Formats: sequence, C-alpha cells, structure tokens
Amino acid sequence: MSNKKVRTRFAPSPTGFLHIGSLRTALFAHLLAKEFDGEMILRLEDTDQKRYVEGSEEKLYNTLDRLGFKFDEGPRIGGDYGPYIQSQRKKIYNKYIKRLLDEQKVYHCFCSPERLQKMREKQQAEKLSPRYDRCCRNLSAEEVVKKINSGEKFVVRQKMPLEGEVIVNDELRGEIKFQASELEDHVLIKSDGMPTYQFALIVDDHLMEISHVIRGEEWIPSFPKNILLYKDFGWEPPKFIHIPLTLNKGGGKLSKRQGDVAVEDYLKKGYLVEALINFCALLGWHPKGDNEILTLDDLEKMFKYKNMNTSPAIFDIEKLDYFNGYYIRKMDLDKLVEIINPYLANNIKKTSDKNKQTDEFIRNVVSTEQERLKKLSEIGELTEFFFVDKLNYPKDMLIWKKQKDEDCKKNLEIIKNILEKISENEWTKKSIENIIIKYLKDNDLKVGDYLWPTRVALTGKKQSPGPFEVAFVLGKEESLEKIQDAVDLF
RNA sequence: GGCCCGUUCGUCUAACGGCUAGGACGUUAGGUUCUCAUCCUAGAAACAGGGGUUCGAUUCCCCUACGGGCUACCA
Repeated sequence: MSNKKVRTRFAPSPTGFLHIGSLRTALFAHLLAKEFDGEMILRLEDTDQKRYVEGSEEKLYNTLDRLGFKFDEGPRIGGDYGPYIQSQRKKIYNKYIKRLLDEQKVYHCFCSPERLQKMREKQQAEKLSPRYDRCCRNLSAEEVVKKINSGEKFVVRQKMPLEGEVIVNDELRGEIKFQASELEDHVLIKSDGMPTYQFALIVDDHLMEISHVIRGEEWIPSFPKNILLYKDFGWEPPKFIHIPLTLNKGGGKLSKRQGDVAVEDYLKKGYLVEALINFCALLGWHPKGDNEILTLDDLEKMFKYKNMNTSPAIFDIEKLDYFNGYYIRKMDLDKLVEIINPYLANNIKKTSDKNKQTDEFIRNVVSTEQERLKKLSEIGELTEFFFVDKLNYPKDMLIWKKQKDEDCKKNLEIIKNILEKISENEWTKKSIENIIIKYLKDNDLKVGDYLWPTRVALTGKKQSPGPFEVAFVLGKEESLEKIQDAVDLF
C-alpha cells in the first residue's frame, strides 16, 4: 500500500573488527534492498566511547570495500540524511529527547550507579528480576530543576506503561507478546549526554527513512521498548526482521574467545570473498532449487527475505572450506596468482635464483596447486619445495611399496636418462609425460615403480603434484640435479 | 531465577496437511590415479518426546524436554 522506497541499513560499531555474524547481517540487508530495488545505507554506531577502538573505523571501511558492498549513503560518501556517524548527531538527539521530555514520555533520573548496583543486588537476593525501581519517575518539575541546577548528574529514562500487553510484529516470526510490567524504564540518554543504542536507533532509522530493519535476534527483548518509543513519537515504525544468530560449533554464541569471528582474519587466512558470501547466505536462507553454489550476483537475483528461516545456525567451517576450495579451483589462474602473491613472499625470499622470481615461474608454481588449495595461506607450505635447492627427505621415502633399494636407484637413473634426452624446447608437461609414459608402456613397466621415486626426488614429499608438472616447472637442469641428488642417497 | 526465541541426517537446509522425507558439506565404499587433491558412481545418516485437531500430521494447537538469547548509563 505504501509506495515508500525500500531502504535498509547496516549499522556496525567501531569496536575493532567486523564480526562474521555482522557480515551476514550486512549481506541480508544488502539483498533485501536489492530485492525491492531499494537503497542501503551505512551508519556508524559509535555512541559508546568506552568501546571505541582507535583506527577501527578505517579498518571497517576497508573490509566492507573488500567484501564489495556498495552503500548508497554513508560516512564517506555522504547523502541527504547525514551525518551518518552517531557521535556527530548529538544535536539531533537532543532535539528529540527534549520533545519527549516536554511531553513527559521520558524523565530525568538522578540515581547513582552505586544506588542502582545496590538495588539490583537486593532484588536478586530476593529472587526478583533486577529492574530499575522507577525511583525518579515521579519527581516534581521543581525537584528536577533544582537537582539539575545544583549540578547533579542524570540520565533520561523511557516511561514504560505500568500494565497491559505490548504486541509487536516481526516479519518472519509474526506477533510476539510482552507484558508491559516486564519492561524496564531503560536509559535513553546517558549521563555524558550521549544517546544509548535504544534511542539513537529509533531517531536515526526514522529520520533516515529506513523501511526495513534487519538485526540479530538478540534484539528481540528490546523490540517492545523500541516500538513503544515509535508510539511516543507518533511515528510509524519500519518493518523488523530478526535474523537467527550464528552459533559456534559447541552451540554457543560466536564470540572472539573461541577463535575466528573477525572477517579480517578470514580474509588474511585466504578465504575468498565469494566463499564467505556464499557460505553466509546459506546460514538462515536457502534458494528454491538444489544448487548451492551462488555468487553475490545470483543471490541478488533470487533472494526473497520471506524465505529466511528463524532457527539459529551453527557456523561449520568445513563447508566454508569447501566453498573456498571450489572458488579457488574455478578462479582464473592469473587472478589467483595476483591475489595469492603475498602468501608466496616467504618462499621467494628463500631462493637467490632470479628465474624463480619471475612472474612466469610463480604462475607455474601456483598452477600446480590450484586444485589442492582450500585456503590461499596454504600455498606457502605446499610449494616450498619449488624454491629450495637441496631437498631434505629420508631415503626410504623414495621407495615405492616393496621396491628394493637397487631397483629404486636404477629406475631413477633410467628416468634421468630419458629426461636428459628431452630438449629444452620440448620441455613441457605434456611431452615429458608422453615420453615417459610411452617408455614405461613400451617396456611393460609398472608406473608406480618409476613415478613415485621420481616425484619424491623432485618434491621431497609424500603428497604433492605429479612428477611431470613439477619437472616442467622446475626446468630441465634443476630436475636432473634433484634426481641425481636422490640417486646419490643410495 | 524471570522474560523471549528456537527444535528435520553430525552440520547447513528442502518438503500447498497427503508419495521410498530431497539437496549440499562432512563421512563410508568403489572408480580414475605414482601420492595427495580433483573428478565420477554408490551407500549410511534426520522429522526431540507426549498429548490433541484431522480421513490423514514433519507441517496446525497445547504441554514437557533440550538448546539459545536478553536481563548495563554495551551495542
């Protein structure tokens, strides 16, 4: 019925890093905006200076950029509803709290933190729910003025109805009922003059014409207070969508203690944006068909917020790893080489060989591991052998199954002889393979007896890419040297 | 403790109140293969329990159990 433009917002706090759960919230807000061809804005919720972490603002913007979220309005790009940083909106909050004060929808509270502390302890001792006792709710106007003039510190609290029911509506969960008597007269303006989240949220979302609020279900308990505040202002509330929480493996809230919750850390480890987004989208939402490999583009086309579900989802890193490996395999090699370069720096440092520092060599190295990588950061360890002159492995590793020492040595020499005859021009993976396989077939020899020792000689590892491609990447000269090194072990 | 939200394979999830409860990850067994990985094929694996409503409940309602969240001058 309303032809109001759909506008969603992502409103993180600058507390040091972007939580992986926030990434998911941002994703859904983004997709919801796309679903209705609407707009998404970025707003910084920095009203708690105690939690503010220096530099996290920049970090946040960088991460959001890397993830590829495009905001229509926000702190850096501006917009018609700014400023988009809450600490810069103090005047606005003051104006609106004054209105509520005038209408006696809220009140000054002069209770000290110490008194509140004692009050709560007493309530708990009596097995009551700790809740503000509304001590200052009925102070006379004169008393209030007197206290303020004498310099007493105060907060502003919202007046909750004393009785009755508050019914709120969540777009996914339907009606949720609360008893008004359960609600606390919570703080709207702190003693430092800053608004709390509960107040800034309402003023900002209204003024910024947000149509859909997507937030975590941890906010459901304060939902009725939010709605009541809209009522106090006489404003129509936006639609609310409380998305289920993401839990850790043990079923608890995903928190910084048990490892990785910072998107930055995932990025650092070499998780791709595509994988992160694909994975997060499937936590609480599912497409119609069976295909789960979805890019942001796909998601934008098929996302329907009504398909989101309401039960909490456990963050299963194994599936994330699968997506990451999948996207790495599908990635264009040049692109992969470009983004994986930083992870190769240590290996490159290990060699003085200029040939091993060329783009071509790096590209070849990366290509040998593309199908094996689950995370970009694994490339270092996986390809270290390409960069060292002398491999270090026990002689026994060269032995294939029950092979005798002398056979293994002989076979290595045979392979070395074959390779020596291949010209530099012919030195490609394909022709090395063709020539060796042809020799083995023609002479009715078992491939394992030859290829295993060769591969170990070239890599020093039980598990590695195949011998032909390694030989190709290493080049003729070095391949021969390494095989000779292996022969010399006997 | 109180209030609120939730409950389908180990995990993410699908299924107008009506079929052998489907898919993905993981897992198991094969195949490909010098190894690992990739790829292919096949398999095991779930409706928390109890009451209703109904011709019929995974699906709707109630209770119980379990899990989670909130209970700050943090968001």
